[in-house]
Amino acid sequence: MKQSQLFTKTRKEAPKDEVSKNAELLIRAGYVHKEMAGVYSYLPLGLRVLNKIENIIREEMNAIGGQEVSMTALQDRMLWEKTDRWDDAKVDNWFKTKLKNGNEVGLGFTHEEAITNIMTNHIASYKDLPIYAYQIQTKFRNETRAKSGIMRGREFSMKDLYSFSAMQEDLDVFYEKAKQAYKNIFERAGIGEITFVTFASGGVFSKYSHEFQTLSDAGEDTIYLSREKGVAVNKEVLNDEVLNDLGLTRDELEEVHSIETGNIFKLGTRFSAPIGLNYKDENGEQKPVIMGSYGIGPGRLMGTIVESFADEKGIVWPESVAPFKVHLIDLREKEASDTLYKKLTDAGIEVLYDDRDQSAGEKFGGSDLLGMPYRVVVSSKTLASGKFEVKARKTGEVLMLDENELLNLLNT
RNA sequence: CGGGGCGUAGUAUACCGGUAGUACGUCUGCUUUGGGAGCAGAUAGACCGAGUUCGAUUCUCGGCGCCCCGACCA
Repeated sequence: MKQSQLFTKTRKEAPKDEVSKNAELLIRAGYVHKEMAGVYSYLPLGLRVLNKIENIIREEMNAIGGQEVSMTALQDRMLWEKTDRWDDAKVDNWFKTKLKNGNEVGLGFTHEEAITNIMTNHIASYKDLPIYAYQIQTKFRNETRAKSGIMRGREFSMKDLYSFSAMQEDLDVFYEKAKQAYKNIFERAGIGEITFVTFASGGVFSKYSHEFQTLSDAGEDTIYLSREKGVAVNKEVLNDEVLNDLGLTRDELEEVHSIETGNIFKLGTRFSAPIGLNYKDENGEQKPVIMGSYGIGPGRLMGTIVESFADEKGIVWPESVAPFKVHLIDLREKEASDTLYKKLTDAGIEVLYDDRDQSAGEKFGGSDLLGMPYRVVVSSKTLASGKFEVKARKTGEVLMLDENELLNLLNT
């Protein structure tokens, strides 16, 4: 894409009241627009990142048998009363509104009720199970205090998968597959090395749930981590019994701050029982379906990536989620730049081409802020040498490559 | 929801009880071109409401909004 066509602009200064690094950089770079506290619009570059993250998630969910659906934001009060989650005393972050006829409806903050209700139309026998359904959809949560930029918003995108199994053992098997799929997602999104499976409170149907916690000073959570064993325990549940369960000692644990980027949870019959989602087993006996839920927030993941890798000059995207792989900078050699732009895009490489008539410093500063993995410069200097200058955003490493070498590097 | 801070051009800020100045941005023109360039000109602003006052952007009260700490995060 030619940058002259891109309507967003980069800014040198951050809004004064924006403290969180992810929001400051994403706003300065023009990836997002803040609509109000905790509510952000995604602009062209930001949407490209979000889509890439969502596609990674989508692929991993499909790989474990997930079937994609899209449920409504508007939720029926009656359904939520069945599970005792309508009352504000039980769930305090509902957004509620009224239909013209006065009936109350809510904006979904999660979709266990909705999906369970849908499944009552499709599950009758053990032969119908298992079913894994997921969506990537907008959630609404009336947070008393939105904070940390796009990390904790009132309206945000979320991938939520729900599993429906006949037996507890089936759930246990799938749960482990989902855990692995989540690991794959974080690995592919570039934060695998700093993301740890973390034991957290489980509720009535299982002793523990598992959170995926990404190390970050900006994190709201405190966890106790054993880097050696690759496990962590959320501070909320840390006690001697838990340590004993997990075969850990306090000495080997390190207290760190982290961002909860994902959460998987065994629900058991918490929702299927009150809503009446049952199946008939081999003996014709009616039993409630065993459920699990698996959540991950693409927007929060995007913010986490910014927090994790940004440096003093701006954002640094991992290749897998960068809006473009290459930022091509033309320094007054338009013809040669145009030619290279065409060759790169023809080779299937995603290129943001800064073809604007701006000063070199402005282009470089903007490029560092935007954070594409590779910056390629075309100038009289590079043309004289017969090569192109390639700079890796992450390492700062600069290479002078001819056209073939450049295509080889960028095609891998 | 408790506590604290703050609302002045698109952004960041300054001054002031007598209707607002600067920088960046944006627009025009010329010059410039390897780290957010220069000159000239232009554009654009006091969150909303009430009160005090001859006069309020400034003082008072209320509302709305934003940020931070805490609580909360099903």
